[in-house]
Amino acid sequence: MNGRGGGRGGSNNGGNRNWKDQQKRGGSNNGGNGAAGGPQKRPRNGTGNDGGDNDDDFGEEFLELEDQIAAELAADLPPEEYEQLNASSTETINEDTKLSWRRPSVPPLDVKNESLTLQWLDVDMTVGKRLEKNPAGGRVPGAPSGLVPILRFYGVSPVGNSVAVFVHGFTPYLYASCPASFMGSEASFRKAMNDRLLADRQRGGNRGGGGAAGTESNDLCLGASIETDKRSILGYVADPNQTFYKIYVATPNLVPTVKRVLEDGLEVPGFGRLHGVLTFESNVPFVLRFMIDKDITGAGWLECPKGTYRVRGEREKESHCQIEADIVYESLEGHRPEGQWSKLAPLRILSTDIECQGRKGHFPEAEKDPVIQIANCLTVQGEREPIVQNVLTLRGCLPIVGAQVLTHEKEEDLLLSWRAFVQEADPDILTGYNIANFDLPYLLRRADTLVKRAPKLKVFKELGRLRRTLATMKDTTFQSSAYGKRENVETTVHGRVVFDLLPYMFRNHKLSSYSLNSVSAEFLGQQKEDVHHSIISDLQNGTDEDRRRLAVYCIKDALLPWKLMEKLSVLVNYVEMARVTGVPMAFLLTRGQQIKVFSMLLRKCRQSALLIPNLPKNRQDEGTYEGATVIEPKKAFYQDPIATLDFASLYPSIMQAFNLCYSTLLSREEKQALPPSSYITTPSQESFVKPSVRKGILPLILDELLAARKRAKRDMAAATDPMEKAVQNGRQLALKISANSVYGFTGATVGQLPCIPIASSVTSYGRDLLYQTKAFVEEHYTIEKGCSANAEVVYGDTDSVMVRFGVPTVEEAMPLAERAAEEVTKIFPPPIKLEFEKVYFPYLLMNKKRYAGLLWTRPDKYDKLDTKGLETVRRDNCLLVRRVIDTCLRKILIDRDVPGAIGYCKHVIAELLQNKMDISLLVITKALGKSADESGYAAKQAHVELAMRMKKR
DNA sequence: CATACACCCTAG
DNA sequence: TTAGCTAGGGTGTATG
Repeated sequence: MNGRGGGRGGSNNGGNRNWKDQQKRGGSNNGGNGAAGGPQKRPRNGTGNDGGDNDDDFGEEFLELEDQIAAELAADLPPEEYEQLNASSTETINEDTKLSWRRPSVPPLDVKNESLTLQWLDVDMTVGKRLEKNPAGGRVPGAPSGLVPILRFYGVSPVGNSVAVFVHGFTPYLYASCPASFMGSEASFRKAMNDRLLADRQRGGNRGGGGAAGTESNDLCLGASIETDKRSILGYVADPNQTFYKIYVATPNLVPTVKRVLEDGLEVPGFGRLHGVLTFESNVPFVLRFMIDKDITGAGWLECPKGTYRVRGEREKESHCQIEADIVYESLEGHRPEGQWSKLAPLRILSTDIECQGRKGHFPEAEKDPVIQIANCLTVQGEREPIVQNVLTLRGCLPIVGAQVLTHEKEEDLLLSWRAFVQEADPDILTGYNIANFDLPYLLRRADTLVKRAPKLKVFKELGRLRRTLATMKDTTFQSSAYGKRENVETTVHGRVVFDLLPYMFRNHKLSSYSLNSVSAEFLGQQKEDVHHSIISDLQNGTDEDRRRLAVYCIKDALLPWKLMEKLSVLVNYVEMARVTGVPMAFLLTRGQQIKVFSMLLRKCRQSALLIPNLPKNRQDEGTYEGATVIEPKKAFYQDPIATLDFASLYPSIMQAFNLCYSTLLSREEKQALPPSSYITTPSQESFVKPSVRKGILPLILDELLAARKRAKRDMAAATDPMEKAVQNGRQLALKISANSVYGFTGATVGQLPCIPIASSVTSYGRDLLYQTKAFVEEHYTIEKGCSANAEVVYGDTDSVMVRFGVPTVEEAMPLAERAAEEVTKIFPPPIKLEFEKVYFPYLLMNKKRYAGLLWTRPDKYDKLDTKGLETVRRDNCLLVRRVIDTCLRKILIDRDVPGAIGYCKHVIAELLQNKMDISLLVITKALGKSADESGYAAKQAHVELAMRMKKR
């Protein structure tokens, strides 16, 4: 009997706050809020509240209500009532059905002689009572009293059992500069800091009250040591003599408090007053801190070695996982993702889609409109077909081939059936299309609405792996230059990764439409079942046959996201990205590019005893710097071959070649003290020491990334198993992207560790290399030197030059370009490399960043028509414009019929100008399948567009 | 009607 | 609290 062990929930459920919740709500709003506590008012401080918070208060109040409901249900529901509700919530489903959803049963585990291994995907943190006994023997580190942080890793064993590992005893810490005169101040410092933290907690009001009132600790600053073997990564300093405090605190939320205290000022009796002290690594998420220190990567394999862990019995389990274990952090081991540990566990993926019965002309509202169907597609990573496909319906529904149909008369039973399904199927990943912003929040809100009349729904929101813990949601705004401003609902389902495919598509593919329909058409060549949303209500109110039609549609919508994931190797690629960069997989979904580089940097620094400063945000460093160069284009229609020479990974190779790094950067004063032969000066007049003096961390990271990429590409080529091939491809892709984002990290002025001298040096070298390349080619490929014509660089952008060698055929251009690339490579330091990849023939160069041409990689046949920057590749042009321009380009480049293209344009314009507008509209409307409105706009735009173009000719 | 500027989206 | 970078074409709108 699985997952039904009565008893009470875990002993420390009462006052606990989930880590993700803490980050969301309390966070670090100016004060050390208590580690644990009941619902708390969200701070409304006027400062720094620039994030578009100017709408009404509804969202805010709603969230507070959310908090209260969550707290009430998670903590205050009497255990007996909870157990009773929990048990009765699945009784509408028969045992055989449940069995068909379930994970494989757990083989016997001999904890003394067998290790416990899992591939983990999700992690969170809680605070709870200190573990009493270390299963491995020895002590349990951490605060002697009060609440301590506990990390919970969730994953899957090699045979497919779900596992939760509770990791105890890891203590948060940070570093801070320690003046030389404070040597020997450890004990005094610790006491002063501890007193200050206690006073702070007092002053902040007894917010940590709640269930934890009696367990509050007086040990907040647990220890301080002085370390002399470390250096700041920022700047090369020949004679460092740097000393640092390493400060341990009881809970992670004290780290920012300590930082603030050190900045504001702290009297250390017997030594003096500290103030304006710079802290180091005080901005590292606690979970990441742990992973880095234990050398654990995201989505990797963990091992609890034999004899070091304890498996919890059914009655003491806090989760629904099949296996739940306790271990002290020192015993836990992370495996490098190599050999057998590069494989993927049989992870379970649940793709879900819901249908709601909205009122005509209204978007469904959870407060009013019922959920009528929930379709599910459950798959196991590595298997070709889903293991379960089902649909849960409200009211009757005819059978569907290949899918279970479970019908319900009451909506609350439908919801509870789904909850039972989720708990039995126990997926590691929840996916779907827009589930994070629509389906999941809708279900949660719907349950909140219905719970008043159907109290048994009190347990519905327990969809995660923690008992008596409800899924939560929160509105977030994520803003970045890369992704724009995006408003999101962040849904937390404890222990499962919510992997919504819509944001994935937004982030990874530039498309003109992101509807599931067009995305499926694009990547799967497959359309949705077409049921217009306006008829959903009618179908629901119709016959069993009507509802069947709706269900088929619903199932398809659950199936397609999974098919997309498979087709695009989404999971494999994300797992590899998590492994390469070392961040938890959820970070890849909810955070930006910076955290990945930051993670790699922290890891490498640890090996080199370097510390990363947490610099004050308000430094008015010159925010902007000069970027790449674009060679003035010689605009023309070239009817002879134009060869393209590209630098391979230009910016990473510059950083490697010139040893550009935080740790090699010389200040003006340091430079005076060094012989000129020991450093270089970049074209932007910054100086960096040579690798012989000190090898930079960033170049080191890049060396390793690119070496690993070579291996991955080799392994990919050698692999026979398609899964293995996909893994290696995902890895080489991840490695390439990671290498390319290092430069961006240094130039990110609002980031963890911006360094404009590095970024501007990189671009200045880039500009130099490009100009040198142009000069070399134009100097060495001349009639004077035996060529048939003088070579001419007609265009170039950032890392490429377009060369006209003056030969008439692609076949003749290729060896010349090949040779030129080799010769240019020789004039630059390794690993900078110029490559020849393609020839354009013919080539239409319209302007900077706007050109088109037939692309050749072999002499016998062109590969495709390649277009850059023109209307055809821009998503802000209507389809008609794109189509007309595309036709023109084809006429010009493929047919080489310029008069024909002009004639065609004239024809289109004439049609639009003369009173045939309505006829054109009709034709266009039909051709595009769009509304007349849109086509009208299209026609207008096309008219203007083409008229302009004709004027230019 | 010229100019400046915000905005969008792309190149790399 | 959190967010890779700059260069640059083209459109639309405000302003004198």
